[in-house]
Amino acid sequence: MSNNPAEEKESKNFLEEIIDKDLQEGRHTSILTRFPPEPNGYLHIGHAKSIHVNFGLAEKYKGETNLRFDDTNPVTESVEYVESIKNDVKWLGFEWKDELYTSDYFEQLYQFALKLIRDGLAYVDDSSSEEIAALKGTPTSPGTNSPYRNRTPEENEALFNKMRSGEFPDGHCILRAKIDMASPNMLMRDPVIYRIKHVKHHHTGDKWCIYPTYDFAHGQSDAIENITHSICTLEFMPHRELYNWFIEKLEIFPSKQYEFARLNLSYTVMSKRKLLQLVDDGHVNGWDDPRMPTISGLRRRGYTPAAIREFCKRIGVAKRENVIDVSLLEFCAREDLNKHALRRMVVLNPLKLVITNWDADKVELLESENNPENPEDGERKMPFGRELWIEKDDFMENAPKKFFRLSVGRNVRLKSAFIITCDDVVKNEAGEVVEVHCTYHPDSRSGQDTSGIKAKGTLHWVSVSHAVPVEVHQYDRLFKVNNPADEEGDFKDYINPDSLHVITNAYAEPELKTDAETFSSPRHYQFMRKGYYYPDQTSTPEKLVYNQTVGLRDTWAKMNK
RNA sequence: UGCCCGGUCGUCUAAUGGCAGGACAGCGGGUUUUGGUCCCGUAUGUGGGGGUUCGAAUCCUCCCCGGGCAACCA
Repeated sequence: MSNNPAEEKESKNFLEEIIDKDLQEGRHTSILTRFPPEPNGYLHIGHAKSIHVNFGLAEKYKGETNLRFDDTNPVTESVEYVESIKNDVKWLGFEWKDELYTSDYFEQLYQFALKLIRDGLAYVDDSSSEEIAALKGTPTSPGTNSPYRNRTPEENEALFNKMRSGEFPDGHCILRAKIDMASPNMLMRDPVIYRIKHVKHHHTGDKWCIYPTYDFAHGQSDAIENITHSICTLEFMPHRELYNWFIEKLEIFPSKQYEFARLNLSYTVMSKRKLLQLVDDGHVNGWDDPRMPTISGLRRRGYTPAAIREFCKRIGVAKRENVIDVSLLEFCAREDLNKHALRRMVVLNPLKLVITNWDADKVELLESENNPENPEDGERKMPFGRELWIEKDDFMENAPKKFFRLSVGRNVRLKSAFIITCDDVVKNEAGEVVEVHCTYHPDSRSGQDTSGIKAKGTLHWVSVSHAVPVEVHQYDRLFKVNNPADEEGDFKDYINPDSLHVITNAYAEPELKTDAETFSSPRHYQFMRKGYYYPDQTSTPEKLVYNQTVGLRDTWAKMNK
């Protein structure tokens, strides 16, 4: 607890201020929000922000949140997406009040349309979409009234009923709201509210052949559910006027729409359309490719719900456009994983090390902590022998002074084992070092070191005769530029060709295989001195495959840039 | 060039007429059997002009810059 009052002053985002005011002034006694995805794609980290805003606000104010599938366009939607969305929201750790579908309100929405028609506020227009577009005007010039604008309510009702009963083919006519063709807001120029689509709907089947548009469905659905705060992204701002118009004319619950800036993340893209292209064109291996900013991709890569939620909390909510540095996401992953990941030793780029004063057939089991951040995780035993694998990077000929690792004549500590001194190397015909020869100091045993020898560096290692071969997938950013959507030309031109690096000949300590055989569900790991890793969904005890979630901070690599 | 929205460290985000603060990134140092973690320190910001005021990031005004708006998408 802080005893400094200044530190306890909590700062609120603009939505919290609105809710505070609404509660204070008695406009509402509790709040109800909704998360309204269209089931036409997988959820991404941008949706996580929206989920966090909607569910988070409700949690904070002891309200609730509905999960509502905004399924007014059956052409692009499917149950597959419905299921993946439910799964992702649950995985992130949020619980919705009701699982709802805009399509559940189709009959009610139809009645709303009828009311508008009878009140002279909607009409059936037989114009083609080209004609409608032509009469719409432009942002700088007013539109022109449709020749069908003055049909009588009776005529309109009869035609609308025929639309519903399937007497017209797709595109034959539409229902429009009758507002103002000269409005400076293009959306108020008699917007289309119902269109004919003879398409089977994933939730309502063949019941309907006319479907409401977003504008005619969203606000009314909010009103039907008594949503107090309908929170959406900035691009819907111009829709607010229309949203309010329908609620006013239909005299229904006055839900209010508020807009915040969507999340953009550096070095990736965040639109479903672009993500779909990456999948369809084979630039990635599906929606859950670990390089994708989708929830399923992040999950497969080893990000945790806690890390993603913390990220959403840290980025805040405001109305200015933003591009969040992906390093913040990575920070949140490391922060969470550091506390929970089991430490294991895995050599990614092996170089053989021989301890010349260790008997060839002698093996000792050395204990090493599973997680120094959490002693309750205990220890495991690692076999130590005469021949070990170490990282190629951990040896250098003619090493500079700042190099704290192995070089002829220098000492290092082998983590949880002994201090060794490098005596000699073996080279191949090309002059490359293929073997490093060292002597170990018996009195430097980990935990009971009486040698007095100083070692500046500590290396991870794996016993050659006990090593388990594993496959490791290393990832880099998917794009070469900070904001691909901002660049000239096709965003796909900026894809990083080296975003995936598959290592097939890495060696792991045997405990990792034991884990795979024992644990009922995958665990998060830190491969010591390398990074955080998570078993890929294709991994089996016979063929172990790990995805790099995020690397450890590496100040040595930074120094060498 | 019509209407709407926005502009605070490199990137986000606070400060709601009263000392421009925090986080990530950066830089420097300490601890360390992970060049990790942890700890300490440090540089960097109110788009510009004018006005109101004892006092302006905050209010007014003009300008500049960025974004959105002409799907039977959401």
